[in-house]
Amino acid sequence: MELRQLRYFVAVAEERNFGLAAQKLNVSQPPITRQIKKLEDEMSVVLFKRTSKGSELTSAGQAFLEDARKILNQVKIGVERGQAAQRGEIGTLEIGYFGTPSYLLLPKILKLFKGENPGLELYLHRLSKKEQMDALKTGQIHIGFGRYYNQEHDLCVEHIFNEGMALCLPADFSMEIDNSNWHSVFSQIPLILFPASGRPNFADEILAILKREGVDPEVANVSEDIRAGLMQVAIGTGAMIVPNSVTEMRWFGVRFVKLAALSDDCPISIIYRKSDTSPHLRKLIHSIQHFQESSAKIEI
Amino acid sequence: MELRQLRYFVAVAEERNFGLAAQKLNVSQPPITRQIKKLEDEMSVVLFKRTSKGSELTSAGQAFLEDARKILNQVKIGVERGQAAQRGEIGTLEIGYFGTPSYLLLPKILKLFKGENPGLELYLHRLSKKEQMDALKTGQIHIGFGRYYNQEHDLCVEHIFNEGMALCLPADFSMEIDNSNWHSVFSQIPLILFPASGRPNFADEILAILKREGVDPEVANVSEDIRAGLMQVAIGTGAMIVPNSVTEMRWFGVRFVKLAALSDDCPISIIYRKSDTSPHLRKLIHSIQHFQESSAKIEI
DNA sequence: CCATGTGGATACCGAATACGTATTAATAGC
DNA sequence: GCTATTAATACGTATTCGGTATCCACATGG
Repeated sequence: MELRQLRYFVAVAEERNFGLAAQKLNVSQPPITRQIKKLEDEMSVVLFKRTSKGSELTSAGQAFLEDARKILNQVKIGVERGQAAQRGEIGTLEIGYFGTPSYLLLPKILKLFKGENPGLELYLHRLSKKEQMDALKTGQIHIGFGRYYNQEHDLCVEHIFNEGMALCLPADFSMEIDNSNWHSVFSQIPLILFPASGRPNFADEILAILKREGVDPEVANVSEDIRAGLMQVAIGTGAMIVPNSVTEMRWFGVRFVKLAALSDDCPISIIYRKSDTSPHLRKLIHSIQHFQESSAKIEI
Repeated sequence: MELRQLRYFVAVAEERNFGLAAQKLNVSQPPITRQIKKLEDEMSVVLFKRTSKGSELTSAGQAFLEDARKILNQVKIGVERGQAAQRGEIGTLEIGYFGTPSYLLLPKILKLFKGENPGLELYLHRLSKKEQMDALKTGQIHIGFGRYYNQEHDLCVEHIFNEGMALCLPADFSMEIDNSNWHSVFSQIPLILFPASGRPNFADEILAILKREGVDPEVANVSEDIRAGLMQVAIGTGAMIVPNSVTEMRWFGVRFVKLAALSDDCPISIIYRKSDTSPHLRKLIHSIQHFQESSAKIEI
């Protein structure tokens, strides 16, 4: 069966006349006869009752007419949807995220992006760095948000933001902190690191920074994730250094002190396939870059 | 666009490889290339991203794939529906009805028929005889139920049932009636006829019967329809002779006396187009004939 | 660096299919 | 019976399709 036959069929059904249908379709009458016949043969269904003054649909023809119209309409819709998708107006974006960027930055970026592209559906997947990279390779996600990605073939890691850091202390830790004496807290309280896995990671970064600053803290605990770490802080196990976005939220039993000295040390990256030419992904990346510029001086 | 192109497109999308898709479709690889290219040109959409190790869908291709699958599936559904309709298993029947046959006979017949043909949808239209005939000619209905149709070109009137008749008297009309003395009521109470229009009609039939029986009643009223007539009876204006099926229902203020002498005088007919070869109609007519035989002795 | 392999595109040819013109067949109305 | 209308058929031509062979691009491995 071919669409040509359906087009002819619908035309004849509408005109109830082979010749008039042929005129409407700008062909001669015999092709109509032949294509309809072919369609009937292939379906093993008689679609028209031919009479001397026209042709009318059989009940089978009436039933099939609905489907034929549906099919032709679906073709039109499909073409339009394909074109809209090509222009990047509709479609889906699968987004992987992990860790603290999802606390503030990702919602901000995606809210902006969604507003600019209402036809796009965004799906979010909480995936570890490793899972993100696998999902990228199999095409399950288009982009990942996180930190400290390893380089890999065909995957492009783009550093999109430098976040500041904050000291996170037990609420009842009374010492006054300023940007000159923040190192000294670690002589009084041990350090809690996170996360425990997926190296290189934020924990390595913190240790590197402290080493650079000449601090050699006692490590009380390496927590699985930031929530576990914050709970350790809350119960007084130690202190943490966290990305600023964490301070935007309310956490029981902890207080934050933003560190001007570390206002630019916490990288946030995106990762995507170099070979992915999807306009949706490109739009999102472009939107992220725009966001970067417009909020370069905004405290995160 | 042709369905061939959609079939090729779906195959390539599934295999993510032109050559493998060709194998699956039992054709060589070049035709795939050409048809896909044609499809892309016609849609002005790039459907695949060709790489050195296969081809993958663009986002536009992904969007269109859904539609292409829908279309091909709809084709399959359409063929099946067409075949089922040809076998008379599915479809619609538009039925015109008028007057008293709809009180009992029509529901009985249609209940039976619907039970035998659950896939058929039955639509009922209350139409006068004239309206039924017009609707038959324009194809709006397939069959009409009623009485006293006029013959007309291409319309076939089939007499399917002879109903008995009953005398309908005011509830407080105390005279004892039996089948020997029923004529005599019209010397005590006038006759009410119905309907007023659409001749020849039931009123003409009643007058003919009474004339045959040698009765010359006073006609008190010619009511538009049976309900109006029954109300006249209830308020005591006169008496009626009605088809037996009317007696099956409860009517305020009237009583019925079935007349054995007129147990076969009230014809019920169907009307349909001679040239209508729809299997649904044929099935219904067949079902009616069957109903006729099986209930030949059943009191209606 | 070249050899090799894979996947898709192109060129060309023969076959299948579609269309157009002319004609025929069937039927209804006069 | 004649005519008009409508669908079907016959046949020649044009288009389209698919097959074979080949080419091109690119990645991989020595």
